[in-house]
Amino acid sequence: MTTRVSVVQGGTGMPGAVTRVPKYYRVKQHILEMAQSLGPGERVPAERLLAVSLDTSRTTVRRALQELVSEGKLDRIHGKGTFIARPKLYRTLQLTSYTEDMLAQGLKPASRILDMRHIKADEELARLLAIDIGEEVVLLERLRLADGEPMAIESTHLPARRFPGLRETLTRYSSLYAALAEAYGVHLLKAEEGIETTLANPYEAGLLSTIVGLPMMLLSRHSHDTEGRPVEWVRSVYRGSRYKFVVTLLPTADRALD
Amino acid sequence: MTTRVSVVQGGTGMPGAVTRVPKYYRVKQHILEMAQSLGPGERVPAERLLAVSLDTSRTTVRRALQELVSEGKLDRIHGKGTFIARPKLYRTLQLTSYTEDMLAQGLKPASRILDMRHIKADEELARLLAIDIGEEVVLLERLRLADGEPMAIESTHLPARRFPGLRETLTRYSSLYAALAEAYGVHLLKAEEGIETTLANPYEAGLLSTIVGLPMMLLSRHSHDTEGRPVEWVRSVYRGSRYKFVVTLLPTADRALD
DNA sequence: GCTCGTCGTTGGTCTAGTCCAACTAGGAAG
DNA sequence: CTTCCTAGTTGGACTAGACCAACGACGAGC
Repeated sequence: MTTRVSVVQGGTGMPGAVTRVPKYYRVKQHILEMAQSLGPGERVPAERLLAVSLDTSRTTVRRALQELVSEGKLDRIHGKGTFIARPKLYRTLQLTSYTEDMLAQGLKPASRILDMRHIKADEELARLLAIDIGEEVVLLERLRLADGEPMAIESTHLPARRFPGLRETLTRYSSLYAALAEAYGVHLLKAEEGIETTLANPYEAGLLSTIVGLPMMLLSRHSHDTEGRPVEWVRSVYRGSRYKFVVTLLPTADRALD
Repeated sequence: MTTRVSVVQGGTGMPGAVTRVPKYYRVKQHILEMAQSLGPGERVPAERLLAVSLDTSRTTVRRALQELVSEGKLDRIHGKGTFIARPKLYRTLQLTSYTEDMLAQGLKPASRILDMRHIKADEELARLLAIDIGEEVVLLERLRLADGEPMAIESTHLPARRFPGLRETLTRYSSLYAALAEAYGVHLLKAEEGIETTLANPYEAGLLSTIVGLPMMLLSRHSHDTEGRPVEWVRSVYRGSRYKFVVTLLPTADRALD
């Protein structure tokens, strides 16, 4: 009987699992312990201090801190210090709008339109939106915020021909989905959503007040209306360390389960 | 070296948030370009070579490579070299089996039981499985493989009292869900699945043949039977760089959940 | 009292090197 | 011919230190 294979000492239970535990990892555990007696927003010692007190180099301390930041356990602010992070937010995977989702959690949602312009559909986009290559597509790029904090960058692609005057229309509605429904009579029925990991590039890092190379959640949503026609294709980048996605699963009718 | 020309080049800027592009990022882009002319499995130059040819330090090259590995674009093998990675796999988020999912992609699925033992429910586990604190829980730890490659570690927790002799029973069925259904008459109806990012710890890295600190997809599934009773709580760690999860969303909002 | 520049602290990037560890190929020993 | 050791190559961890860049507080000057 093994004791709970907690992270500390590589697993004993199985063959092949013997990874040598690097020093920065022990440093990480140490900082994590230290962090547990602190509350969100409280500060952990400076890198140079940690390096001395843990008898290691600053590089090693930084690597440990880097991972803790990646895991959403710490936040760093250049020039200020390193702080205990707040717990993750939840985002339910349903065909609901960002706005609804945030309100359901008691957070104040906000969006900032970064850019809204027309582009020509390339091959992939044409296929996704069921239009011709070269046809006009509305690209709506929005920064999503929760309680003022930047959370995600959302790039929505819609076929321009189907939604004339979208720019002006949008200003009159609280959300894009509301505008689609009320101004154009388009109701979303089904969407396929892909979820994968990626790393923040400099552009995204700048907008989301995070650092280049931080793990991000990349969501791509392909929505269809009640007639089965594709309505939008959305590519969203969420701060991985701040989000947890939740989905409710039901069995497929025709199959038994594993 | 030249004096650092720190002309104010966007310092005061408004939104837009111009993040200075670090050197390792340019190195990364450079390697990425180079990689595009290569196919999966082909090798990229060695770190020391890249450092010289890109006129930088090995540390900087390694940082660039590290990110590319994290993004699933490269694979590194200690002692051998760095190679172009294969494209991501897909995993449909439905109440379907891992086995089915892999077969649907033409991959040969396999599982290896890493460990199966009884543990005592702590507070959280007791709550999740609707049992008393301290009650026995079966912990089944499995390694999931696709075409022989380790893909995920799955830790399944089930209430022991409800499934007596599970260990022996399991050997007679091809899968856990089959055993639950046929030997115990328990059918799964609904599950809630959470998805978030995490980083590989040494234990996981060892089992999944990857490296400590790589971004991982952490899935936690909470399944209920047809009577609404919790049946299992599963914590799965997938190699983030190798997976993309897909879920179909319907506007059917709520289904009584607890 | 207010504004603004300076400076100390903190995190961010980068270097140049050391040593370790995993894989491979080639040669020596059987 | 096969087996095993060894040496070279490659990635992995770590160090010590340089300099840059953001933030905040303090003090000089208006």
